[in-house]
Amino acid sequence: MSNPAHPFSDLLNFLGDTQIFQGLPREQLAAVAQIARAQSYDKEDYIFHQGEEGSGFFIVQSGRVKVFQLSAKGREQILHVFGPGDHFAEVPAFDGQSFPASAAALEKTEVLFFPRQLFLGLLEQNPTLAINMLKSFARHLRRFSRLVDNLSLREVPGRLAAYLLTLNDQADNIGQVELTLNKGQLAAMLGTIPETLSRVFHKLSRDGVIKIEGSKITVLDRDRLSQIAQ
Amino acid sequence: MSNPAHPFSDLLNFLGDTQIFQGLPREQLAAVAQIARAQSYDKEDYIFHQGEEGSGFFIVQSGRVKVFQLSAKGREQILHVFGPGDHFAEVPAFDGQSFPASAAALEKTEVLFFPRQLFLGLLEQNPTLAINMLKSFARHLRRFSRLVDNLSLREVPGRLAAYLLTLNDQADNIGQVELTLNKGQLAAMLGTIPETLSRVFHKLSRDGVIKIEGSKITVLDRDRLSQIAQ
DNA sequence: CCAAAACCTTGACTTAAGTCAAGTAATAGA
DNA sequence: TCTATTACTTGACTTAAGTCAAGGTTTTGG
Repeated sequence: MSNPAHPFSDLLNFLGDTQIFQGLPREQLAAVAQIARAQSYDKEDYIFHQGEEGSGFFIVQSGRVKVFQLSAKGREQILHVFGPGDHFAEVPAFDGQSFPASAAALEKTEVLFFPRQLFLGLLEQNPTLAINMLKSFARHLRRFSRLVDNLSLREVPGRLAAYLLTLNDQADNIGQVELTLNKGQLAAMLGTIPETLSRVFHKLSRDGVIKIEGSKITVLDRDRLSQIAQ
Repeated sequence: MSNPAHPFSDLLNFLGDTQIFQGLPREQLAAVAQIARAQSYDKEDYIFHQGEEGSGFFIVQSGRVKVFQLSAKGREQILHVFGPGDHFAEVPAFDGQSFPASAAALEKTEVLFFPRQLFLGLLEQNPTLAINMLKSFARHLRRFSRLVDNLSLREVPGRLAAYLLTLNDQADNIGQVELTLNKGQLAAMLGTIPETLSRVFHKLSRDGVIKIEGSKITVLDRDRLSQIAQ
């Protein structure tokens, strides 16, 4: 796919395929690409901390990034995990206020950083970009709405069941699901702790609803899983 | 303020002052106003139900609207309360998918309804409107982020303390806060139930942190309240 | 290939907050 | 003004889920 002889052209192609920059004319893309700053992070590295001033936004080139909040006692709530092609931290880039959450690399990760001023300039000139941003914000708002529903109105078994069903719907392999987060991170995603998640997994397995083989989960009884998810 | 002899002109002035339509040229405002459909709701009336197809968005003219979700067992989580000049349900209007939550009038309420197609048309023509929408979405995303933090990482006393501090910061009267929701609805706002909220209020009062006189709360010890809110 | 580290599970216990029920206070409609 | 409804509080109890601690399992780096 990628041609090491034409790194700039590769970058243009990559940017042209991202949610946020798709549909932009090629000369605009080139302007964008000129200003992008490549940054590299190791597993666990912070990309930014909650409360810091937002100076720009990011696109994931490779690897994965979690955006999360910490409680006073150190418990973690993951808001979302971003992968290649995804962009994050557009809200602080847009409104100039501080980051409402922190971001860290889940594995070795490369991101492109776009400074706020460039971004705001592009936004003014480019209606396509504004529409792409609106789409992105709308997606995030729906995700948040689901997250609030899960956290406030469902119990942990319901959250896990819903999560497995969603994964299963995205997967090709019917009834088979591969967890892409370790169980500690999955717990942080579902608003609980590893011990509780472990017990819930055990119960679902004992009741014959799922089969667990490491990070591979087989859905044995989709109806009951749906019922648990409500 | 309002002149009954010029209702259309009043409507234009009203729309020109809303977050979403501010900065629009007057002829565009007039086009918007032509298409707005006034709707009236009594206290408790549903404006829309979660899951219904979103056919447009709303601006509150008078009264208040809660947007909320219900659990399987009927527990309620309020996502936000909207007042005069606020708009809501723009996400479904924008993406054409279903409402992720329900909306109901908290009191006698008048809203303006704007059908989806008009709205999308305006959005294409009008960069100002797109920017206003982005600002609005950004505000919502920050609110959601705080809500998730509260629900997942704080206990009920912390949520109430944070709520009272926020109200207090908005109020002119230092140390005095007037609750604008009854305690059942406040509980639904804070992700709990009336019984629990009642106990937490009692404890804060007993410990000398606040004084409660009906819906009027006096903050006696701001430091301790901040500490409880973290 | 081995040892150390990280990850995951399990048990015993605690706790925050929900449920159910009864009673009191406040409000509003007739 | 009185009564009926709604709102709020309180107590006793239950439960979901968190804490702490120990042990087992898997992964990883030397």
